[in-house]
Amino acid sequence: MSEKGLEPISVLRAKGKRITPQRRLILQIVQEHKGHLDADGIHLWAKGRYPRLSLSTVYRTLDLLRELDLVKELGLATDRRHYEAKPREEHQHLVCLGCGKVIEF
Amino acid sequence: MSEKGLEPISVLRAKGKRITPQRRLILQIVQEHKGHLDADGIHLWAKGRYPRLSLSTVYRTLDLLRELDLVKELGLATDRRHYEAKPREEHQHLVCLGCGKVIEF
DNA sequence: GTCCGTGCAAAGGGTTTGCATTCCC
DNA sequence: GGGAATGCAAACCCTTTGCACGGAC
Repeated sequence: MSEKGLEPISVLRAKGKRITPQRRLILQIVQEHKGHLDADGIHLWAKGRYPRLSLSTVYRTLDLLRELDLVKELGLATDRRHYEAKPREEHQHLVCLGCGKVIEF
Repeated sequence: MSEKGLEPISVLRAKGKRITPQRRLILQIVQEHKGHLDADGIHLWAKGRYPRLSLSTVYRTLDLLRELDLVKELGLATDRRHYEAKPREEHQHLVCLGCGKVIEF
């Protein structure tokens, strides 16, 4: 298990969403750029590593990540939208002294 | 003269802009609605009193009013722009004790 | 009379959607 | 294999722009 809490990828899994290379990549790029990219910028960066990626997948993935509260929409400009990765929420661990099972909340 | 400072209409005149019924009307509607209208909403209200008014005139007038600092653009939504009238700036009067002429600044 | 401002329609640009194909589970 | 996710292109919608006419000064 992780020491730092639920990985964003695990959030996808927990919500029954499929984990695709496109989603991994877009999430990673948003995390790397700390909130200064718009959809087109994300698309450009992502295409460098995954040329088949389409812009509509970027938009759909950003919508999904926003629904799951992994990404936040910013109001930096009025004519386009910018996104930033949400910091992981604070949480605690419950550890069972008998079996060692850990629950995060 | 006014006790409250330069009228928005006078700002237009002072900047060499023409005072048209469309501009008067759009300015008035923005002032009446305290910042909760988008361009289309302004257009709808305005057409009630001036049916010939076009949406592009609304946009061009809002641009002008924003340039003249009479109106402010809000970030209420990411998919459209909202506008509000700017409150009149504070100012003082200089009164000539000889001829009575008043200058605002 | 000038030429700025307007109306109309078409273009622009970011975002969304329909549909066949791909591929994660 | 089944259904969610993707890619592509077209559709959408807000906003901007080109152009000829109209009206403020």
